[in-house]
Amino acid sequence: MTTRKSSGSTTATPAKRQRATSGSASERRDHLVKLAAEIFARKGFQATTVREIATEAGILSGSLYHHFDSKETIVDEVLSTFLDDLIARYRAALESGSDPRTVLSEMVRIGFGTLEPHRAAITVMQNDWNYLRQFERFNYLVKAEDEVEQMWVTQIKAGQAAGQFRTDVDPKLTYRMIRDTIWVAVRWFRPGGRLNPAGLAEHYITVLFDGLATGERTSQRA
Amino acid sequence: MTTRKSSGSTTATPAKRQRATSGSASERRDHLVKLAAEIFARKGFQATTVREIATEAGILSGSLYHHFDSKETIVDEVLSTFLDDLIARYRAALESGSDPRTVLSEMVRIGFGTLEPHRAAITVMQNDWNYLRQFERFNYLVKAEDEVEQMWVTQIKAGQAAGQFRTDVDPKLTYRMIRDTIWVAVRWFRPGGRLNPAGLAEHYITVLFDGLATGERTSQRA
DNA sequence: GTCTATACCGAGATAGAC
DNA sequence: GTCTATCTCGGTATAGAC
Repeated sequence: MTTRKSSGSTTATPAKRQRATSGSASERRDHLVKLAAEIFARKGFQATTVREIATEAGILSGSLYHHFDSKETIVDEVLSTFLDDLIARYRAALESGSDPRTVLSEMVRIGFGTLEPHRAAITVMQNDWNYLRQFERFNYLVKAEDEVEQMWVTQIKAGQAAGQFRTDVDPKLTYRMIRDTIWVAVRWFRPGGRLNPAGLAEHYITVLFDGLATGERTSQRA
Repeated sequence: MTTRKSSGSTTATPAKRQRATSGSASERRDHLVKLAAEIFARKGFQATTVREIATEAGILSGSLYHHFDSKETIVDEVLSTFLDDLIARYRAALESGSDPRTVLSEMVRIGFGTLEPHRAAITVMQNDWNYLRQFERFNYLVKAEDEVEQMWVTQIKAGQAAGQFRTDVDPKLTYRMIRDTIWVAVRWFRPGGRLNPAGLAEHYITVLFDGLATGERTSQRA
């Protein structure tokens, strides 16, 4: 049994513990996780059977349990891999020390930028979050969410204090709307489509900061 | 067997056929649908068992099948009830003959306005759409989605033609982002919270049309 | 590391009495 | 309109041979 179990850690998400144990065994495991992620994204976590995952991997369902001790463990790895990467990127953006508007733009770009490499994980998170959060082992999802929220809200407030952003909007509410707009895009975003992630990001940044209306501001309430 | 089956119709969604057949039998059925909707929203469609629905209704699972011929039929009724109402409201807004910006604002208000009365249905649609769309019987979901998209995109294009909206944004993409922002709000929206649906709508309309930035436009690309 | 075989359970649904 | 009883299926997971 090569199975790695979920456990606490000092970072925001618990997974990828023992990831240092590389080699071909680890690559095999990673391959299975990626494969499963695609099926989870396509059919939903609960509708995906371990038999299905095994079949697509060219083995039988019993053999999957040599690598993972449960279906939950697989999806756990899918989600935590994504969150680890996302949070690391956000931290880097925050450490640039740029002004709030610049940092916020960069965070928007980071978000849309994950659509391609983490499409499956984001889809699973969007569709199955509500179900998975019921289980203790996925408590870290909420923790990671809180940490990310703090990063965004802090920047929005800083931008308001610096006079870059209008002060008649609610920081937390604004963050939620930005967040939702980015991640939900995974539902219709298709790699190779009319717009790439970078194009989506610039489009959204334009509307977010300057608005859809032409000409003068209709309500400069600030 | 009082069960009503799904069938085609001239409107966008098929359900609520025979809804005229009112009386206490129909009320009982409606009550069961509303009850089921809440559980679907809380636990997800697949994770909800017919036993659970029956228990919360104070009956046994076998008795449920006197009212519905399958679990799918129940969720079908949940979703089509919502879509029928939504599309009817949109149509009314379009028929007002107002300018695009006014109509679009009204459509945003309509969207947020459904959060409270249709919270459960919207939650189910957000979380289980991907799963349900696999089945033929839910093809009408996609049809309804297309009809709604047409309504929005037409208004956005009209606004651009009239000079109300900037022309350097993509109408379809802009629609998707607006749509996503509205519906995903059910994930965190709680009736009785800090902001009511009307407040959310006005907040969003402000940012959507005028942007988050203060002062002059940074990029008036149009 | 994969296979065969199977245990075990809980799901949706049905039949017929009341 | 509800209950009792039960069928059937397909899911996750396990044990041990190879």
